[in-house]
Amino acid sequence: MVNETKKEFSAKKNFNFSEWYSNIIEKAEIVDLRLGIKGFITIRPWGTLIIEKLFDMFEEELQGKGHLPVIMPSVIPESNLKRESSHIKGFTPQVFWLETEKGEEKLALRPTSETVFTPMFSLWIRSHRDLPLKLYQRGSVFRYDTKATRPLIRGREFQWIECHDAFATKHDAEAQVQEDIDTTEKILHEKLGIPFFPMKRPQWDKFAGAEYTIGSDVLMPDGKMIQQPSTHFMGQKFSRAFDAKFRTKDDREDFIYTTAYGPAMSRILVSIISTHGDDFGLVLPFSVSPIQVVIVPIYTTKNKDKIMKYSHEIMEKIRIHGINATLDSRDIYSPGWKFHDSELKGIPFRIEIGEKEFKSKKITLFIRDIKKKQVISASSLKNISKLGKEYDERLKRNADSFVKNKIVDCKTKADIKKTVDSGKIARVNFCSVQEQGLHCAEIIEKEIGAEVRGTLANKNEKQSGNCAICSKKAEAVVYIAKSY
RNA sequence: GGGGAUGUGGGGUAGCCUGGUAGCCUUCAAGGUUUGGGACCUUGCGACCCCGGUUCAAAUCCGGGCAUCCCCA
Repeated sequence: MVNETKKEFSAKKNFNFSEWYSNIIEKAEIVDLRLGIKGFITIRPWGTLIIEKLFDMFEEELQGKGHLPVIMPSVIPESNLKRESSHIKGFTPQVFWLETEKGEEKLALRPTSETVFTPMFSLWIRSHRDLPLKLYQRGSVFRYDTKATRPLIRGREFQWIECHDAFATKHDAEAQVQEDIDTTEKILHEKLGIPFFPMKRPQWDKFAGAEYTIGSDVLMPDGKMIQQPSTHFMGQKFSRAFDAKFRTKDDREDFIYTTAYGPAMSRILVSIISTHGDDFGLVLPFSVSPIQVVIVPIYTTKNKDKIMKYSHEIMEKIRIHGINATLDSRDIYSPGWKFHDSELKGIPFRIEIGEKEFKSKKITLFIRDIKKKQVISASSLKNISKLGKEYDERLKRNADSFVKNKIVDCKTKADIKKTVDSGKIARVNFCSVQEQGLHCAEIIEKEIGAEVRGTLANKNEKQSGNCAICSKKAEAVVYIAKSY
């Protein structure tokens, strides 16, 4: 008999990524789309638990680097939003406005919070001794996106952390931008095994109100880039708009320098799913999986009590090492059902305990990413942390090898098209990443369907020759790819 | 921004062209037997996206809306 549940999740990741992705986020109980509000989704417990872990990771890292949490209003008065001209110009089309009573000022649901943080900075900061001031908040922001929305990838509401930092000098602020990139490296790449390219965006693609923006681009399995945490150097643009001044060491008055950093948890979840997942379901890194080890008891009506008791003991033995182990005691499901379920949900390790294991005092350990079972002695359970580290290393290595050799030097429009169509990234000599380069960028968008993502932020690459599009003298080496 | 497709019990679908009894698989509920890779039997509950139009009669035809998916820019 055809099992429909099985059939539903039959899309192949490397064959039809879109279908695979749409399928897996629902089947693995990450999201539920049925509420039917464009751009807004329900994130189910399994997805929410992962997102919570991501928040924890970031908050721990940020606090370790001197950030403190705050809770700011979810609404922004119209006059605040309009203070910085390029900011409001960029965000106006995507603001959700709230109805207010006559006579009260119009309010926007925050699309981002520079325009409430900066006025508070002006109140909190009087002297260079108050600096740096590094704050963050976790929460949702709202953007009335008119383009097609996609669950977790592009929504009208998304969950993120926004850091807003204030400094006494340009130098300090720019050091913060580098620190933000390091934070992304530490969490996204080192902990979650997701390689990224830090790209300094062209001027026409920077954050509205920033002097420059560095976005972390992650390559998806279908060859499209998705932007992960971005960090913005605002210079004194917002502080001038909000009159946020301080007294310098040498007794001058100056405007503070600000930066913003915004990792979106819901979007990072996309990269976890798409980077590590396979045709059997999710593959969650050990570091982020809400359940790290699931124990599946295998019993008959006769030995149930004995097996359950033994399974409990094993669970406790694992838990004392600080590992999140759970016993799947749901009686309504057969062991086979539980096996499939744990694989679909991406739980790194599964321990199977039945009569065999009870007698031999050994346990059967299933490892999700390589889909292999091994029999180990019950006493070696203390090594699970180590196995978890190795597991995460393996995920990272595989992800790294996926992006290896994906960058191709291109000299002509045809070269670029061929490269991006094959799911790779084109490295190109380009006329300019200032506004005057926009024309060539538009040609790339219209004729190739790809985007100039920017210049590599962590490497000073020397351009040579002429722009691949307009043949004027090249002023930058840019990376071009398809994108979400 | 442009184009295409779709919307039927909780999930997956048939029926739509050619208007007239909503079929199947699964889930769910109850009871029983089971439990080493999605267990089985019996009984039962549950649906035509919304608004309007045409018609004796609309899941089916027409118009509008909402939502979802895909492709292209």
